[in-house]
Amino acid sequence: MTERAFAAQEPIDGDEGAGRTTLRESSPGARGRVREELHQQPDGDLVWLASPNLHAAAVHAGEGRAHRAQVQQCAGRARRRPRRVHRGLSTEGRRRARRPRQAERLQLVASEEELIAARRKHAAALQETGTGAFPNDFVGDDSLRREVVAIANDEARRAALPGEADQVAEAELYPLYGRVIAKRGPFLVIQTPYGNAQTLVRPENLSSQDAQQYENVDLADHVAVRGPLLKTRTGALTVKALHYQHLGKALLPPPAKWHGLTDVELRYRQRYVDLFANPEVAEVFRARSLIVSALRRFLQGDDFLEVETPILHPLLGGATARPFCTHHNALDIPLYLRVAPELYLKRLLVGGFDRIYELGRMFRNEGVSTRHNPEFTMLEAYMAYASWESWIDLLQRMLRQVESELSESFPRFTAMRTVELQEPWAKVSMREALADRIERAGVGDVPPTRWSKVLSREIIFDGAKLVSTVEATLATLDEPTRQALSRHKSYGSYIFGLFELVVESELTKLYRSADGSRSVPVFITEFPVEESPLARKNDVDPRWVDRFELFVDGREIANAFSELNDPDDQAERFQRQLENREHGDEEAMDFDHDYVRALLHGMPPAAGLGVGIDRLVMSLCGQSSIRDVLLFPLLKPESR
RNA sequence: GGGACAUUAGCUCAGCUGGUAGAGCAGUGGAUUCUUAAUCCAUUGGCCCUCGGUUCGACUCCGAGAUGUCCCA
Repeated sequence: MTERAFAAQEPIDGDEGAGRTTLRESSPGARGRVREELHQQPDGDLVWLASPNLHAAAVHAGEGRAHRAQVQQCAGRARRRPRRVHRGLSTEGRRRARRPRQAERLQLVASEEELIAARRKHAAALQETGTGAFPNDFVGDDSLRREVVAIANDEARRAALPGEADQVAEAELYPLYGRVIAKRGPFLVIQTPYGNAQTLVRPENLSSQDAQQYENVDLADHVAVRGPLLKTRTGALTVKALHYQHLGKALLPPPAKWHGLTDVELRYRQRYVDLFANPEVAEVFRARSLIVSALRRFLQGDDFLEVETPILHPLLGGATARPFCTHHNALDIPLYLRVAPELYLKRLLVGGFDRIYELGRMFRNEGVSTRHNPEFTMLEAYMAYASWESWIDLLQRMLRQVESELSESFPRFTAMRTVELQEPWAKVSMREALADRIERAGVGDVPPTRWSKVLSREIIFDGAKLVSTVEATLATLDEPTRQALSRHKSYGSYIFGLFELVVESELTKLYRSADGSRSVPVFITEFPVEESPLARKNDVDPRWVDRFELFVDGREIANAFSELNDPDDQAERFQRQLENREHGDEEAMDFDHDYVRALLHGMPPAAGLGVGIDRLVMSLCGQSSIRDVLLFPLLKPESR
């Protein structure tokens, strides 16, 4: 992998094909491989220099075991792109070669420059009115503005407004301010966080200074008006502007008013435009905020204490995932961005906090997809003197509570939802779900599967039969499927593999609401011990752990289990993780001696819960991509 | 990692079997000033993603790459 990445760096397109920077790795030495980079000297000679990246720094920094482990974790994945070298060009030539790229970075082409020039001209004219293009002497009255927008969107209250002819001289003046999103005849439509409202601006009603400012308004500017509320001929509310004030100039033109911004990439890259150009997008993020605060309210109401634990971790633990690596300069130690807060939160159980939760950002060094972003938000909660089953009830109450609060404030999303939370939820063991799926293959819209020919309920529930059946079938599978299925080569892990392979995607079809119109959430129980290094084994059948995952909308939303508080068992499982790492598992955890010591001091019996907030928001708001619930999803940097 | 699709004016999009680049909105100038995507007249604005190739000639065909979206793993 690493070698291939480097080998691919062959010919580099320097100008005239002459100059190039490339990379090589020295032969493996006592302290691991050192990466080197080919540098061009001022005299034109090329020399190999140690690459100043994290890998090299880490090799330099220490000798410890954990350290080398991190070097292995982190190295080799950072593919360095060689820099372009403008060789054979004069200084002036190099400068010229670079210039167009700078222009492109700002994405300015001639026509856009003209649009900006027009707006700059208006900005300069505003300067002459004495207020300037970017004044900062305006203080809003948000409750009055809110009132105006509320009346504008309330038919009965609108109807009670006077028309222009019936207007009384001493009528109360209302403020309206925000972004101008449309100009229609003498009307400006103003966008506010609560909705839009319009103002009627006639220069003859304004002082000459105000009128002059109005002359220089552009779409997307921020402005304020003040005046009496009127009903227009068509029954709409309008603020008849007696005072007009420019508040802020938009030098870039906004997207087309009718279509908004639809280019998906631009929407994510320039979310600030997306949010004001596409109000339904902004609504998702208001809903997200409500969901998060409703979760907090619920947990606080149930006596959970919100805590904050480190994001910078010296050891990898709490979940099996590839980490992001970083480095602390003063201490000169490597650190990971956390993949889970679990081990810290459970230390707090030892410390005597019986009900705690943390709502925060996790970082996993994995690819991006419609369901994955490298940083995402997770709720983790721990409850002492409780078992995994305690969470089944609590989680249902919590999500139903959140759902009804959301429906109240954002009814639009209720209709967009494909999941029904208020009806009874399904609860099946992983084996049961697999048997269900096999038996219902080809029935209704559950698709047929090749596995229904070789598997049956009887085989699924018989360990020996299942193992021999799967192993007999492995040879007929394609390579990636075979690998995914046979990671641990045991009954439990085959069940897990089959579940992921054939059941997970069908959950929404297998478990439906009473009238069949929506899916219901599904608790999947009985996870194999091999897949759960931190969960407590079942007392009756130690092949399984006391754990469930909740699937909402077919997406894994929550995960809960009875916590392992036997320090010896925990130490053994850490040991097994190290063995997995030896066998190439890049997601395996570190051995956390301090955590074992904490358990040696005695952790109360407890159960923990993790909830993926982004996915929860996706389900509750009917959004199909995680990027639509993240304000700033990770994208490749703009290069042009 | 694999596949499909996309990339043309600031935005939203047309552009046929290869022949010098089009519209709406936005902008500019003017008219109008109770409009609901305001309207009417005139008008400015393009490295057609990049680099190669085929061709007398490429937005169009071929190859490679970049970025993105969706699907699969």
